[in-house]
Amino acid sequence: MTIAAQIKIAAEQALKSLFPQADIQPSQITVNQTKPEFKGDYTVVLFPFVKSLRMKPDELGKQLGDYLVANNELFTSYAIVSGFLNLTIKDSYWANFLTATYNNTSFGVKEKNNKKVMVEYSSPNTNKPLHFGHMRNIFLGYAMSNVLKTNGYDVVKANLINDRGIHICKSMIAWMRYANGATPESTGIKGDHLVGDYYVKFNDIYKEEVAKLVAEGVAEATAEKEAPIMKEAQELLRKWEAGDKEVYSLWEKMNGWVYEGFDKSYKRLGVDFDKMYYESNTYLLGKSLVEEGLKKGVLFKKEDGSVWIDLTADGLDQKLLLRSDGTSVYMTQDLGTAQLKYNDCGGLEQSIYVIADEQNYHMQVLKLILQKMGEPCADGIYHLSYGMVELPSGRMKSREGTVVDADDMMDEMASMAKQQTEEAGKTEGFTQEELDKLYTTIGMGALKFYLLRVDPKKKMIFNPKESIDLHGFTATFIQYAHARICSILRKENMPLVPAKDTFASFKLTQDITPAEKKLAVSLEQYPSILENAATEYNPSLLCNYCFALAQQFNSFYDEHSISKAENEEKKQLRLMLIVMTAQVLRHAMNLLGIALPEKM
RNA sequence: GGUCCGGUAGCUCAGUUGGAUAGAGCAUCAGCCUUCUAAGCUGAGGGUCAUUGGUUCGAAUCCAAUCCGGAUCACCA
Repeated sequence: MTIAAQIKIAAEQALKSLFPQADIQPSQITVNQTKPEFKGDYTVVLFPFVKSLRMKPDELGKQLGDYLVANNELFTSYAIVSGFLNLTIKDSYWANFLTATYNNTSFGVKEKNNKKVMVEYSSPNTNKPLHFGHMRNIFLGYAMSNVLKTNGYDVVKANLINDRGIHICKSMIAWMRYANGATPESTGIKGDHLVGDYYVKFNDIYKEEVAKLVAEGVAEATAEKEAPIMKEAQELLRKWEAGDKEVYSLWEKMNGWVYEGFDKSYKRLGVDFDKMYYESNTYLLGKSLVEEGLKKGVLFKKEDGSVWIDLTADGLDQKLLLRSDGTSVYMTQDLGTAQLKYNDCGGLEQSIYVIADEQNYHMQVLKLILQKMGEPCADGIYHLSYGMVELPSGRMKSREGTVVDADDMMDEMASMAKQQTEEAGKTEGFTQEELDKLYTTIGMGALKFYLLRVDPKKKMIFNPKESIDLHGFTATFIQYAHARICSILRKENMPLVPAKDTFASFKLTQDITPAEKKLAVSLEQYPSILENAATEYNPSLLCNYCFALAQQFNSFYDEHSISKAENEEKKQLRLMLIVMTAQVLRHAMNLLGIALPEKM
């Protein structure tokens, strides 16, 4: 149990025993970390009880403080400052904590809870390469999957690939018209980029054709519908849906190129999936669900044959589920896919969708419809909604080529890491191979951290002209702290994870210094941070935590020598502290997909 | 117009069920490498927490209204 939870229980027990007549609710007891300007480690807020107990805060604090110090081994002393009871925890508590957990590589990891969770993330369209916005989605989904795993869940990482529809037909038609059979092999262009180039080409031609029609006196709206290349794309889609062999094989070929490209990108990004869904397989799903919904009376049919659900009572609108010609819409297939996912896994405790906030309404409706239909998959649906990544000029538009490409960005980050490492003169003692690996580690770390450190639901603006920083609140800062620790351990001939009995002779006889204690206190909080990250679906909590921990380490490092500590006891204590700091940093950052080098 | 989300230092962001004098990073300025990695540390300046009212011992946090920004409300995906 965390120290904060122990204090809460102790305070509750103390209040109940001091004031048996009073009605003390656990929810009234707040335990916070004591502000640095005051003496103490943890604070109990006294105000909630002064009224019912008819006591002044100071008087209550004195009784409670006396009781706690007398009856509980955790506390050595207390101080009351304007209504706050500041408790000081015994040094031996922190020492015991360290000796018990310094080499526990699964500190904070919960036991399996036998609950299955699916996390769907990435879910790209197959008409263009991945861009900066996708990376936010991908890192979030991957990190969230890991966070849930450490919290005991059995996690299935899923990717729903939007491989069909008008968008891919646009790339196909442009390729047919202008590519002269160009392939990734013949051009040396990565498959997803090649297909993306023709998507851009389509839009260029489309614009030209519309402009030409408008110049000929056609109304703009009509021109947009009548542009030959658009009509060809639509014709291609019809043929695809009719199962035209030629169209189908071109579609397979071009999608294949894209998948090869995606695979490379995913590998570089360091993410993977347990299950792939393809819309070409799922887009007809959901119709039977709609039939059922009609029978149950949850849905209704309009005169023209279209099927709807009325959500006006829930403050929403009417939503179409089947067109009047009986064909399905996006929502229809999503209903089916939700059910498919659930059945595939033999039931799901939660089904998490990592999707941008532009689809908040869609996801709300999806869940609501399934709930109204009484589908078992409904209640577990959770939309992990994140804000879009925008440029200073506004949203990225792949049609207009203003996107920041994922592959380019990764290259740039690595070269920035290279440049700054060389400038700092830190390349000595590395082979070229090690250096290249280091640049990747630093560059990818900075990129991932940059996208994960912000609360997911907030939109973020990325200015490509201002490069991503490698100083301050960054992965580099944390990596550096880790490398420093590793450097000390190397000099001490100590492995990163020392054996259980390494500090068997340790015995606490001296006071723990403030800098030492700060580290211990932060380390002790890791499990609860990990838990919060899961319950709040927010990996950025781990970024904040790791940065604060690294910061505390740096101050500690500046203030105290480890190798040349005042005496053997201090040396052992500090070694335990830094071993565990490195261990926790590695663990947390690994969940975010960020590696920490041992040397940099 | 309806619904949802956001508004905190010049910029980018924290702020855990309401708790102490609202915190980091970047940028600016001033210090710190004969000592375990200075990608670091210490310090300074910088705030009407969008506005107004309410709830109470106490509000950046909860409620209401208003202002600003964004998303969304298709027989599109």
